Amino acid sequence: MRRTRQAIQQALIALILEKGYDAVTVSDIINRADVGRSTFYAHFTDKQDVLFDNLDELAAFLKAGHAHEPGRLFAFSLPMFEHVDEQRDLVRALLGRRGGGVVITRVEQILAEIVRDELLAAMSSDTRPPATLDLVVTCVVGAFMALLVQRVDGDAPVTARQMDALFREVVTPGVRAALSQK
Amino acid sequence: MRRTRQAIQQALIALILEKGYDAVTVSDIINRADVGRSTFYAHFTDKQDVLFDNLDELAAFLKAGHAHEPGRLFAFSLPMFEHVDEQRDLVRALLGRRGGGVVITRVEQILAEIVRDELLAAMSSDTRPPATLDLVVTCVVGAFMALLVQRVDGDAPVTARQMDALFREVVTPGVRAALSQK
Amino acid sequence: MRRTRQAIQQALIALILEKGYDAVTVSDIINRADVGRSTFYAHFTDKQDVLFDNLDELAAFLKAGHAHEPGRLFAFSLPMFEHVDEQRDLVRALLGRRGGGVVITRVEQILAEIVRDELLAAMSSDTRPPATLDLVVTCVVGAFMALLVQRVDGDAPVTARQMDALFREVVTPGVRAALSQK
Amino acid sequence: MRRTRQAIQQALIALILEKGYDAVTVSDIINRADVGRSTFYAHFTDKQDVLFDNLDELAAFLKAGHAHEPGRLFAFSLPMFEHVDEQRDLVRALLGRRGGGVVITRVEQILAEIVRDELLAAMSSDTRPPATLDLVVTCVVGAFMALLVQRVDGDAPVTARQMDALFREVVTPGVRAALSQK
DNA sequence: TCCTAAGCGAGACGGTACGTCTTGTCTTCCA
DNA sequence: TGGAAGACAAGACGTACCGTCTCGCTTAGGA
Repeated sequence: MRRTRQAIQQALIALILEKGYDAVTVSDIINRADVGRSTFYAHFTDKQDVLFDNLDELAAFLKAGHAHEPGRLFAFSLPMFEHVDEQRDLVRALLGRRGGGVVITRVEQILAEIVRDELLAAMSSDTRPPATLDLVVTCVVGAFMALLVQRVDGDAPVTARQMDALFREVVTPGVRAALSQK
Repeated sequence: MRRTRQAIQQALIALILEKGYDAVTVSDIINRADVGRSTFYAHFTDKQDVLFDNLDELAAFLKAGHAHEPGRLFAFSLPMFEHVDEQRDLVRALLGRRGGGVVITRVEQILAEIVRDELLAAMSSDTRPPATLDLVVTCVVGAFMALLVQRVDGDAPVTARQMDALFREVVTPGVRAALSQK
Repeated sequence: MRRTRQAIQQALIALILEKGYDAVTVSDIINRADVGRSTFYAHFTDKQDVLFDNLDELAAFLKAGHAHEPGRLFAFSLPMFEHVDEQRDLVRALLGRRGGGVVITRVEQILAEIVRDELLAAMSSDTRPPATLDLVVTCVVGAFMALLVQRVDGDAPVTARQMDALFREVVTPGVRAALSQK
Repeated sequence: MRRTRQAIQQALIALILEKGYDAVTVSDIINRADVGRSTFYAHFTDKQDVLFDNLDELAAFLKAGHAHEPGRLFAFSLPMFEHVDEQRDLVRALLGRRGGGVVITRVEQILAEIVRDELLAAMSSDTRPPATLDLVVTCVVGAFMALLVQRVDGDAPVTARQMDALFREVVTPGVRAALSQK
């Protein structure tokens, strides 16, 4: 029964990597996983449901990873880049060009939360959060996700460390400026 | 004949705003536009094809808008924010949450080109483009698109000018640093 | 275990009366009888198998009922009509419009045997059975079953006695003629 | 469009003869008829619907055939027996053991109408129809259908003429008696 | 003025996927 | 260790769309 769920999830991952999320049909999954149609619908409501289930693992990783090192913003960045290198297939299936856009949105939400918390923590306590905080968060997450997707999809010309360094280099100064000025 | 194309395009826009891109069927469009099925396929290959046709107008606007004011990076930003305020419905249908993700990808490509050109132009001629230039571009476009989508979808808490200012404030310092340092 | 069989049978009867034979599923029966799926298949091979099991009771009644009163053909008729009045629900479930046609066929076989024996007994010993005997039997059984089904399904406008009388009145003369003439 | 309907109907007939009504699936039919699934459901609601459509031809034949020859009851009988000999395959598919029971019911209704009209016409005008007329009709139709089904399914030991003669011989005397007596 | 050709609506059609449902087997677990 | 519970593979069902196609109907424009 656990067996079945896993077989289905792995089948989906494999198929997404082969044909892209949209092109994968439930019948494809069923055949690949060697599972009856009703069994599929007994465990998942949808193709998308299978995807989201996979996502939970990723989500847990994200939440866990951000041990606040004070003074160092965006701690999640490096672990994240490294993670996608390890779990390349899974992550590419979920986030990549061939994956359904849906997952990206969810990951963005999760990241947005994390970033927001970091920024609030990083501000000196006497400064009150500016009205535009959420917009700054959006910027940061947007930039990060863009890098992440590119890394996952294309050939990765640089190491995870370098990518992290670049991300931080580009984003940090502006963010500090935007937050402190008010 | 021009009539027909327009009717179809407008029908799609309206329907996307009502039900979201994915939920719109070709039959919906046909009925709304009061057009025969074969007529539809005589003009467009696809639902997506109709979308992309609409997109060309947007693309033209983007390319046109970036009169390089030397010393001022990301000139496209303000016009773009203002544009989406004017053409709100159209842009929301194309880029927003309810729109198909496809358009976003295309717009990102267009923007990436523009940004890349700007950055190259902005660098002093004696510095050669760093290997990571494309990653910087990705960052910038990612941040910008994230803001844009948020503006289009949600309630816009700030004016287009403010949004432009914020974008430039957050992104510019880091970009300059990243480019000059090498 | 006897428990189980009975529960299943009663569940089937009840369900047939509610929804008609065809609409009843094995799952329905299982749920109603509060029995596991494998248990069901341990006792019966089929939905139809349950039906036939129930049928044996009826078959016994039929066989028993034909105390040959010499000179009086079709003795089974009156008891049968009376029986269906008493066991209306059960019989309707089995034979009626909502029941599966299968049972009718079996009952016809049983009746055919009985009728055949009666006719042979009724013929004077010096006449040998005509080749068409079986066709005559078919006629008689067909007419009787038609009446029975109508009684069971519809509103019964006449008493069991009257129905019996009519059946015998319509069928007997022709049968005697057909048998004696050869 | 007429083409399509016919192809479907013929496919069903052929398949019923091969595998029996119940075993035929809609997919079987559409494969055999070389027709799309949606096309099937555009024309018919059901497997059964196809059957009933075929039935209308038979119904027309039945209605047409009963040229009232006064004084000769049950004129439909001989033509009917002959018809099933000619159209053996079709009729067996519809009425026989392998056909769904549904058709039988409809044929019975049609025959019942015809028989009822004949009997009313045959009665001397001064006798009013007895209350039990419908029951007599039921008897006659039951007997006839029983013969018909047997002829269609099994090996036919006698000719159509003989079968007709037997039917009339068995049924007529009793019917006359039942009708005149009141 | 007529006639022909293009643009179109209507919608039939073959195909494919969906999510639901039922069946009969097979495994697992409890008494 | 034998039987109850229920997970499972198989596959049919009826629905929804898709993209292709064949019809006639307008409606111009050129002969």
